[in-house]
Amino acid sequence: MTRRKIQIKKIDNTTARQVTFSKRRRGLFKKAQELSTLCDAEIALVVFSATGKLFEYTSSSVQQVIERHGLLSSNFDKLNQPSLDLQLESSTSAALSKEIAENTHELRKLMGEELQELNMKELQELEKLLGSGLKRVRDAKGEIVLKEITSLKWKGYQLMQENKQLKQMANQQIQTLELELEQGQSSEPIGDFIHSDPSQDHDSSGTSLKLGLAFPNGI
Amino acid sequence: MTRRKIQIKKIDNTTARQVTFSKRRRGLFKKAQELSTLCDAEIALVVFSATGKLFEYTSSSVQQVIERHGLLSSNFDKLNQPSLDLQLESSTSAALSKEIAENTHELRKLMGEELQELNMKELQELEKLLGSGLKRVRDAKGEIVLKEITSLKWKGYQLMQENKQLKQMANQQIQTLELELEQGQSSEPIGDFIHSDPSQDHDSSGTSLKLGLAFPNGI
DNA sequence: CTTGCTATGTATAAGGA
DNA sequence: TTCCTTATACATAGCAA
Repeated sequence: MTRRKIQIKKIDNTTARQVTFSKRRRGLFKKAQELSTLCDAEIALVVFSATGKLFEYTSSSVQQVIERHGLLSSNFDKLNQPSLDLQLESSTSAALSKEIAENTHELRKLMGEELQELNMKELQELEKLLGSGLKRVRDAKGEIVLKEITSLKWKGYQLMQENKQLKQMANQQIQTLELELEQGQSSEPIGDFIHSDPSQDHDSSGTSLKLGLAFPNGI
Repeated sequence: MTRRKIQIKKIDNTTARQVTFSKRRRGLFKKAQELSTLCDAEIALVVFSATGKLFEYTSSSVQQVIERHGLLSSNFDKLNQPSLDLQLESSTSAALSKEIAENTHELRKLMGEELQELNMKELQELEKLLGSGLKRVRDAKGEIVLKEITSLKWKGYQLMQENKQLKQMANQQIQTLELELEQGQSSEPIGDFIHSDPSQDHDSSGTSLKLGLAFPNGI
């Protein structure tokens, strides 16, 4: 602003908020572009207005940046690749079991390392900066803490993704094997099968419930 | 700039370019944060330095913005869509699928809420405390930042646990079904069957996909 | 909803420590 | 190097059409 200083909190007045959004968004995009040009940086900027409208700027291509982002952020690919292979050529439960075991091991190892790595390092860095003064602290806050938190959020996102993948994979495996089962046994109508055999259902849902609750121990 | 106006083109001097990158990046991130707060916008900003270093800021959660933007999810969908097709309609896995779907949905909801809640609130609290002095800042650092980070770590751990459970469940299910298969009959070729009926999937997979990734377009 | 217009608040290029 | 200071360029809040 100019006529007076504003505090950074949500603007109440709807019209004013929209105007500000428009102006600042433009400014932000311009800055992004300048940074990209001046310093040869690759930038991806995505903005959603409160009403859900999308604006984006990318120095090169979104895809490119996102790809690099995905790669650097972790082995998202590693986690998914094996699963894909499995899905494509499975029916072989042995392979699936083995793959899942390996997958789990890798995931746990990765998480362990990353959580440890985060540890106090960044906090110490922050403390060091604190000595220089309040202004710098504010900057450090924006950078260090946000970076760290973002990193964790990102990891959470990845875990969620793998989670979904696993769930879908489970569905598919079951489905596939069931189809095998059905075909092998007899060509009965699926619908009848469903209603004729509730016991299996029972079994499945029991397992499913278990996941929600079982936390044998803390970290 | 200030001492003189600069033209927007790549800065030749390496040192100057790095300094400018640092400064402007900070400025850009700050602006992004302000825009997000002032106008209630969702923002994702990813910057790579010329040397490949990654910096990122997101107003809420990476996951939300990325999903809405439909970037990362696209690959995922492609991978899973075909395989998911043939199911959910049939037999015993219906209940399991439903259970998994609910489970996933709850998880996502929970994560979303918590990540949002974390957002800038704690950081603002930290900034407020900073005004009181360095000592208090140090205390605040130990409390607030740690609390936040611990919270995220905990969520990551929970996701890991659920992941693990899912994997175990997958194994169990497969083993169970395999057992049944063996008992019931010898294995028949299933490939043809699987690929022979894509139409039904469409309908059924809708349920399954929906819970995970399907964001075909921006709003 | 958009502009356009200042008066001011901010960001930052240079330079200094 | 990295941090701080300063002089200026730039961005933009509040209004007015």
